[in-house]
Amino acid sequence: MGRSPCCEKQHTNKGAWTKDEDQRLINYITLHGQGSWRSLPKAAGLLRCGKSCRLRWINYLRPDLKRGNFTPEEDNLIISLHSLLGNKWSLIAARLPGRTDNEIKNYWNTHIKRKLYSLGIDPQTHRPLNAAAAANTTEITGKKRSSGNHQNNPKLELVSSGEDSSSNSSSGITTEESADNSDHHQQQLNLELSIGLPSSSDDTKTIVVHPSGSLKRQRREEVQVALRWYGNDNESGEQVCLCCSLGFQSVGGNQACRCKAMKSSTSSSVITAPTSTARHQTITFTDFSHP
DNA sequence: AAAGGCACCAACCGCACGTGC
DNA sequence: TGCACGTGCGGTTGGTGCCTT
Repeated sequence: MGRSPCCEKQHTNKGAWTKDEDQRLINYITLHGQGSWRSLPKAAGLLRCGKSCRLRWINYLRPDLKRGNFTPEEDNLIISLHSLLGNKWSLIAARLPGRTDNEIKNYWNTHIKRKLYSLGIDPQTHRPLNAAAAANTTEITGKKRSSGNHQNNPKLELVSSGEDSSSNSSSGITTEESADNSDHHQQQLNLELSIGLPSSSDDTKTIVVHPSGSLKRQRREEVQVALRWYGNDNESGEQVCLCCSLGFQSVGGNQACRCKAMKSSTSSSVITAPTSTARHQTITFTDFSHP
């Protein structure tokens, strides 16, 4: 088709932003708000591409950005969400207030990815890197893990040093320690995304998750995915709320998980943990951050 | 002290999607 | 219905600073 460039490249600056450019952008957005990125540079007196302005604002200048290192809780949440959503950094970022998709993406590529590799976990599939490793874990097979397997499965440093490991209970990724505990007390989750066709009955639309993990972007009010569950028997038939498991309930402070309200309804947000036989269940995530 | 390697992260690029005409 | 435009997203690149030799 051939689209016009987003800006006249020969008249735009590139590279690192100067303090003066930052200030101009901040001043303009403070006065006029976000939006109209294409026309913003000219209006703000910036020799920048509109896209560049948008990136600069979103990733660096926005006042609500959280600075500093990622906390262990954020680590766990990122890993959990990535196991569910894949490289959908914007969706992941939406669950981490004050963090940007770019920041999370960089953090994933530079820290978490390496950490998972060092633990013998494929960061894309969240499964053991080789079959031998798989055989030694209960993540997929549900068999009890060998207690002498620490060499191949070093302790996952997903909880902060010195912290109570129970703080990791909301993560889909387990530590060695918590894995041992979970043999008896917890259900280990290993979520594999597969095809979930939208069943939109009203104006709600869905994100369609393909086997490859790719994800067609549509409206994000609801995400319908089919989950294949692996894990230990859940003899109690305990109900598991994925929203709570992934920490969704704490996002934004006042965005409470509505699972309790849903339990009495027919909502599929609350699902019953399956038996050891892998099976598909379709659930719906409601994005509470987008009223 | 200097050079090379590495890690980190801001920024860029190309493409996909939503929307208005 | 199709096109053009604006915006957002994810992958990648390049600059900078730190570390190692």
